[in-house]
Amino acid sequence: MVTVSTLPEATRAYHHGDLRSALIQAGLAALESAPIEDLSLRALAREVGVSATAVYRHFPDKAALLTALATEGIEQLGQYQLKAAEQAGPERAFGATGRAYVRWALAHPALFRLIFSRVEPVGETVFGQSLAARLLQGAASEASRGDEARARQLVVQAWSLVHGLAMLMLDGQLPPDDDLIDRVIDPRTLFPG
Amino acid sequence: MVTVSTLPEATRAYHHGDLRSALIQAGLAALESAPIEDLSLRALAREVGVSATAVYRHFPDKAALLTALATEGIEQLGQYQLKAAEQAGPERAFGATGRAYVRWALAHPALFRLIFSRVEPVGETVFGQSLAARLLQGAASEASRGDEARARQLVVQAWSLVHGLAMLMLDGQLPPDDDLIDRVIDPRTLFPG
DNA sequence: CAGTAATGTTTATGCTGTAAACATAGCAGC
DNA sequence: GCTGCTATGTTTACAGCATAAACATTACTG
Repeated sequence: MVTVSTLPEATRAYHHGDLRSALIQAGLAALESAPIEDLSLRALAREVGVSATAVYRHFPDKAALLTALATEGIEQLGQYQLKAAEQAGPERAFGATGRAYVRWALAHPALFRLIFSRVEPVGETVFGQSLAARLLQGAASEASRGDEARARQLVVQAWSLVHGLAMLMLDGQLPPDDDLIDRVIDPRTLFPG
Repeated sequence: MVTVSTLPEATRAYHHGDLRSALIQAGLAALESAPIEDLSLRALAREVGVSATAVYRHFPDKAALLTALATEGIEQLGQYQLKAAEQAGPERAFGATGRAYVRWALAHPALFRLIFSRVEPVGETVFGQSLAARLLQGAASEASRGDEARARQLVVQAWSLVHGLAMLMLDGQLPPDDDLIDRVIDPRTLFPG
């Protein structure tokens, strides 16, 4: 999808070289330090050194760019969770991926929000296809040996729990406290059945 | 706060009569059928039949109007939860308030989002002072007889669970299914410790 | 009844997303 | 190697937005 060319670095000629991925990079960078509603196409274009409407050669509209950013973000979230799961070992993987979910959200607030602010029909979400989703499925199946119905319930319960915690912390409803994450996502006080 | 005067109905004179509460009513109405980002001050002013900038006589800026709407919304949520708790009886009140939280969110998506999209410092949120918050506190204390630390943990776990479920359903990540709400917020498979 | 404060309006500025018309450059086939 | 098509830029334009400043009207208070 993203074509990387040998970029003619010096002279900013008429053609940019790889505007599409430059815009995505600029977008991700912007979201690290500003909320999603402050992200404008024009500002991004300015950042990259291109006219405001050049964006439309690569994305049909703003929503499409945001979707691209979200897709990039969900990938990073999954990778972060995977690393956490591997470090924790198979026994503690479930809790570890959950805590990683919240920590990643706190580290990338705007991008996390963006991922989950696309209101698309169920089943067509960027999250649905992601590594993060597969990790969740896997851990829940593992935790509820054989009981398929229980596994399905666990997926939704665990996801709701971590997602809610992340959101409440992002929205200033709960202190974004590392210890609090550990206390909330505590396998000993959750999901006995 | 909201002053209701004897309104001179017929002649739309120079002064509106009660523009502040008219704007709030129009705002709440708008949020019933449109997402939060489609709500503009100008549209609201048009709706009420007043110039675009008249809004600024009653609210310093758009954020202030949104805060007023959120305050109204959180009140309605609390009332809805209270009714659900009373109907369920003291034994089942905890689960009932939780399910009511999610159902109210699904019934008023934009307003629910608004309530939790104000990024204010922890402790100054509109939710913190609300009936909804007191109901949650009370139910958690009830459920964990005497154990104050356990009660605090329960508050955050239960809140995260219902908030996450509501958000994931609103964002199209999970089907907004009534049965699913019952399965997720199931006291038998949650919080044993 | 006068004057002031409250609550409107008009006008203006600079931002936004995006449509349309035009310009340039790179590449494919002769 | 020239020709022309296509991809990728730019310029210009428009409507809508939040909001500031100056001005108008009304209501209330002394």
